[in-house]
Amino acid sequence: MTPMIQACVMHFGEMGSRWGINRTVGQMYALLVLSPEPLTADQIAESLGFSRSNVSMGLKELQSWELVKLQHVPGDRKEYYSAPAEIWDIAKTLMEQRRKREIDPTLSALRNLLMTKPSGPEEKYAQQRMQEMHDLIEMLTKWTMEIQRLDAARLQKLLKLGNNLGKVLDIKDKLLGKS
Amino acid sequence: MTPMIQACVMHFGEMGSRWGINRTVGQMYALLVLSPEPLTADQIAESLGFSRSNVSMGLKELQSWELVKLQHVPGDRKEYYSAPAEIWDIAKTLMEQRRKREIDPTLSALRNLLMTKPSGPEEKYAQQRMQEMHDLIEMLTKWTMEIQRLDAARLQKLLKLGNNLGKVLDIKDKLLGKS
DNA sequence: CTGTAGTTTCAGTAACTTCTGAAAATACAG
DNA sequence: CTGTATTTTCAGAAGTTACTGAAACTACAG
Repeated sequence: MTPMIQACVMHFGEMGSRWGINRTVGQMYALLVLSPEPLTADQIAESLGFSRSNVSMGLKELQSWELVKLQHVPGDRKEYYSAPAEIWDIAKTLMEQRRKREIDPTLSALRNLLMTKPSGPEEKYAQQRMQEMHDLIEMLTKWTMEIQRLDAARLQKLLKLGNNLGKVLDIKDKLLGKS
Repeated sequence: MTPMIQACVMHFGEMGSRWGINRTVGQMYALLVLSPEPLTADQIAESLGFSRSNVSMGLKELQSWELVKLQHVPGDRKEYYSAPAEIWDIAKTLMEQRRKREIDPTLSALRNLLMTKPSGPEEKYAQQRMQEMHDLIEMLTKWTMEIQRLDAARLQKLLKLGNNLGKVLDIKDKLLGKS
């Protein structure tokens, strides 16, 4: 592993551990993303200096997030792993999985709590707050779902638009002004 | 603490721990958000059954995230803590702090790595991927910064717009079509 | 069916994080 | 300044998560 790749792998390991993601899983995934060729579990273990079993567990985790593809090379018994070719596809999968695991349960918990009748002014106030949280989370979620619908090509256009992003939102503002 | 509030507090404790946030800190903050009145550290410790020192550390953490306000009641030596009155303000602070702590360092790490000359085809490929990551993260960050600029009243309008969100994005699409 | 290359599982240990109680520090009333 | 109410710090205990090596399992070539 070259120093440049190493540096990137280490950074994403660190960052991963600030999220819920295990540091070593973060490193493994960065390695896969930066590698032009699929890698075997042994190659990953070797490159990163982890035990073979740790890599096996990490890959299982990544598979449960649907972030890696498993492929077999004909005439070779080993299993090869790779990340999607499009970074945008990776980001979409991450958003979707996080939504499933964190946002959806929270929204449904909030909805449940909002169904029950408040026992007094204390709960009434709490319910108001819960309602605000629910509505906000729901709205932000809808936004990200809309963004997720864009394919890589569309996104490319948005990227090039760059700083003119403000203009898009100004137009949106005008629309809102009317309503 | 009523059962409804308890349930919500517990849920956010769980959810917090899936993010990088300490479970007990998550619970403390949920309690503060749901409470109409500011609370003292002792009240929090009492309600949640944590040690006083644990609460002290948790509040320090929350202060470092700028998520709580500290206030003094005249004629009372105790310190009272409260969450912002607007949920949207809380969300904006969260977004901003996460950006500072996670996104900005990643962007600058990627920029650094993109400055260095690739040592071979392996690094050349890796740099392509890093460039894609960088551009994508930068774009998504810009979007969230634009959204953050909205004040609570503006957001209220967006909330009411609800499912018509699609229309806003359709208009954006037309704009993109021209470019 | 047997042997071998490869993968997964899992119990135990290492490493890390959280939480506590005791002590120190702070702040202020009298 | 003294005493008391309050908050903070911190060393270590308790709890949790990550990692490993050994063993079990799987798949397949011969």
